[in-house]
Amino acid sequence: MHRRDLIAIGELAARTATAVSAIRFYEAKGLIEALRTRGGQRRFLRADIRRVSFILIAQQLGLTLEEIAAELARLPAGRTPNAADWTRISTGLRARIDARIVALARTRELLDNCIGCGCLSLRKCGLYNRGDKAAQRGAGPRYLLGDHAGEIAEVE
Amino acid sequence: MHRRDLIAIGELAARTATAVSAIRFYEAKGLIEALRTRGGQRRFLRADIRRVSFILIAQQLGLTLEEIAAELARLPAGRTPNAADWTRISTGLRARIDARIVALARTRELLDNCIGCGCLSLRKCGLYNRGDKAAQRGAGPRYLLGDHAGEIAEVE
DNA sequence: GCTTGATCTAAAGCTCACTTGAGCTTGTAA
DNA sequence: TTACAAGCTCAAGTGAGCTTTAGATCAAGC
Repeated sequence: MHRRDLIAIGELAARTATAVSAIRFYEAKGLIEALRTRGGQRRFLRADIRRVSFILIAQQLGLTLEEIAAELARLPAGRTPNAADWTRISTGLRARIDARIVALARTRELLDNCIGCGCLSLRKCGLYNRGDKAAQRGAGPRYLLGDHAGEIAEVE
Repeated sequence: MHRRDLIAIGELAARTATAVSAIRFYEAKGLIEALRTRGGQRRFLRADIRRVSFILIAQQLGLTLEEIAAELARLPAGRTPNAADWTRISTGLRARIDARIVALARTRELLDNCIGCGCLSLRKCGLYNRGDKAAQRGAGPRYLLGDHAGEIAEVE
């Protein structure tokens, strides 16, 4: 592992189109690790570009940083992850995407029915009973749709 | 419009599986309006169940409350929206869903390629150039993917 | 050696979407 | 008529995910 293989935080940020502050934040949260120069500056492995990329994709799929950290923890400690390692955890993302698409298709179908009747509120359509947690990811503690099975919106 | 047609905030909340505080919050943000009893309590129209339902669905699709307010503003003022009115703005949601599905399918395809090569970072795959803004909705000001066309993550 | 841009830390700030709490008032069922 | 659940307001708090600020240090080219 030579100095040549190490990149500065600015470069990692540029390569992943992320803010430098975000990289530091991810490090603070334990999603990535950094070596340090004698002067105290962070130096990352090239492989960390891949790691940050994973973080970004997973975020788009609605995982929290905590969940992403848990996924990343499954990568081997002590050595640079290889293709097989990445394949393993990327497959989890693929499953997420599949689930998301299915949920959206279902919402679309239900909405189509509702466009027909104009009801949008649905004992009939059941548009809310989807339990689509990923889609619900936003800020703050929140009353989640799907956490209240049985309490279905309806219009009389 | 008789008293009988009006519902209390608790009922609106129950019918839409939302918290009472959330309903008040939406009112404060201008997404819904309430009449008041002489004593000052809110009374909603039954049609507001539909309105809140719309808010919830739109949120799942990644719209901010501000954007949702803009959509709702397209409903007729002064009269209860009819089926045609709802159809018009619901169609906008359908388009969003379609776009979202297409974007996800693309991500999945790209990820499949990457699972093959283990790269996950991709000049090759271009996984980041999707400009999938809806998926990026989270809290706070943020460095958005897709806002930096050209700055594509890559591994050498 | 000097300059200049990159990086450092720590703490505070910010947005979004709500929730919580305190203290008080309404409205309805018995 | 009275109990009491439900509602009211206003202010502050929450949590996720970062950004900003300030003041100091580092590293690399000339």
